[in-house]
Amino acid sequence: MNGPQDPNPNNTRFEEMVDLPEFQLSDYLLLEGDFEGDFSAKTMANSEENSAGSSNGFAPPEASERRNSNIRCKRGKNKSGTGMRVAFRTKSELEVMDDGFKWRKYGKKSVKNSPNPRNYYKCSSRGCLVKKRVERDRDDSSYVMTTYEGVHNHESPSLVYYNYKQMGPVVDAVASGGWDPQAPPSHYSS
DNA sequence: CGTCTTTGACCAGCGC
DNA sequence: GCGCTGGTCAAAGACG
Repeated sequence: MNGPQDPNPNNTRFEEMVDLPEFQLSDYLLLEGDFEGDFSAKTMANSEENSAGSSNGFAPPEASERRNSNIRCKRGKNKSGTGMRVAFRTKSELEVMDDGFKWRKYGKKSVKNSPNPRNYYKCSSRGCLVKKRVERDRDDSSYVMTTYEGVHNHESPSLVYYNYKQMGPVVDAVASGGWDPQAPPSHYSS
């Protein structure tokens, strides 16, 4: 956002969380095209396909073209085909995982058949219309379901700096387009 | 002062 | 057509 510093110094970073003993990435689901509203699409939990299939599998959804009046789509009615969605199911005590982007909460809703409310976030970067939904698993509240919709049209404000500190070569990869900042880090897959 | 969260109201799609 | 439900808006307040 404003220079090379962690915008959320008090929060646990997503990259760091995967190393925490209480954090466990349970499922990674890649949802393409029409998405019928539950998480039964493509489950690639703990599979080798995960890293291979997700690293560059995010089709840019023309986010800049989408306006609020056009994204009132419901339950998979994403006719435009721009609604690339990715859902993570993670075991974590924290509901909000810092994935390097800044999110602004714009809604909270209790959903049917679930005792836990669903939180709605938008990317707070100007012009970026990526959204995410966060809710606790109704069957096991120790799991958090995080659904991303759309692809960022900008790089993570903090991930580059973080990678610079932790994984220097990645910065070069980002600069050359050889690494997709929207894709989950490869270590999510194992 | 700017940004963010909270929260109730509103809107639109879907099933009956 | 109606009611239910999920998703979004927007005003108000909190916070740094």
